[in-house]
Amino acid sequence: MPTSSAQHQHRLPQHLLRAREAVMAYFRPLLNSVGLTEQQWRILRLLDDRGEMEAGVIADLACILSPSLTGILVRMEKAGLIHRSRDKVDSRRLIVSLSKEGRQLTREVAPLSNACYRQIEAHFGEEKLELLISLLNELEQLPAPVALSEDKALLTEADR
Amino acid sequence: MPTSSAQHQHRLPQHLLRAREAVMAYFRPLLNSVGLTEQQWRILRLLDDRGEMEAGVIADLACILSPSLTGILVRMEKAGLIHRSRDKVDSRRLIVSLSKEGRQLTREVAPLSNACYRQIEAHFGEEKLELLISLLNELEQLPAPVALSEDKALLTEADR
DNA sequence: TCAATGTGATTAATATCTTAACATTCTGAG
DNA sequence: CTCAGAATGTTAAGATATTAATCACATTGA
Repeated sequence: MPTSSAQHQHRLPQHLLRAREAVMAYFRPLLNSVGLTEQQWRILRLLDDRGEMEAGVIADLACILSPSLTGILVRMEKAGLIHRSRDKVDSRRLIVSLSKEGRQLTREVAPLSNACYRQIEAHFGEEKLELLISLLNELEQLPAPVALSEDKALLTEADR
Repeated sequence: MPTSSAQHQHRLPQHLLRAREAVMAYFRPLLNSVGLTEQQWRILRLLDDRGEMEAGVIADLACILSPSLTGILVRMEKAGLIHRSRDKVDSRRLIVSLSKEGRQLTREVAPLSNACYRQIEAHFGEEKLELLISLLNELEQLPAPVALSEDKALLTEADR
């Protein structure tokens, strides 16, 4: 019989995943109804908020790895939501900007998205939500982990 | 210029995503080193903790949609980690159980996984982590959202 | 008993994730 | 100037996510 006390703590990634599922359930119907994926919506908001930007920056801010981003941006351009162009100075860099249609769609959907958020806020409580977000913010700042092979002496007796 | 105060709050899904990324960075190297995916590891732990169970239960607990689960379980069986069989009484149900090799691997990896968790705990603080997890737990309990079409009057002036 | 309905899993099609390998383009030391 | 190494995207290949449709079996009710 496993040591259930130790097991309990082990669910941080799971909890983050499940919490995100619960939240996304509020947004998904809206995004589906306008034919956007989660990732596309994240990118649209970024571009509307901050203006045109490089692909690499989008990848960082939207938490999308570049191999995924490549395809996503191609499809978004094909759908008429964005424009893609190369930086004149450094042609490695890909500049992404919102198209007129993309901007219009974003501004149509944003208030509906906000309304979804308000529902969550109403259920969960405004203060608690702020507390949660600030904790998440801190968690995001975790230092990069030490390489596994470099330190195998991390095992505690309690872990065994 | 967008109303940045409203925008800020809108990042709950983003924060959950980024926080999860930060955390998974600690576990990924370990899982890669033993050739397991995140999903496979979640399933192994479930089975080791609770014993054999139906596919549907796994889907719920591990946050994996059944179409994905079908393939994952096939691959895990092919890898010799689990056994799949049909319920004698109700042959619609798929019973999944840990194989000897699967159990052994799970118990080899678990302490290493625990060690990763301790690192996170050490950086973030034990109390804060517990607080965070309890908040996440609550968030997971959010009621299912009201259907979009049924109530379009959710829009607040502030959202526009 | 049988048709209607419901449930659990799978298939299909498309999108995204993940790791590794490449291709280009820049940059800087020599 | 130039060539090795770094930075930025892209391809490739396999695994998972997502939605819709379907299959097989169960259950219910007339």
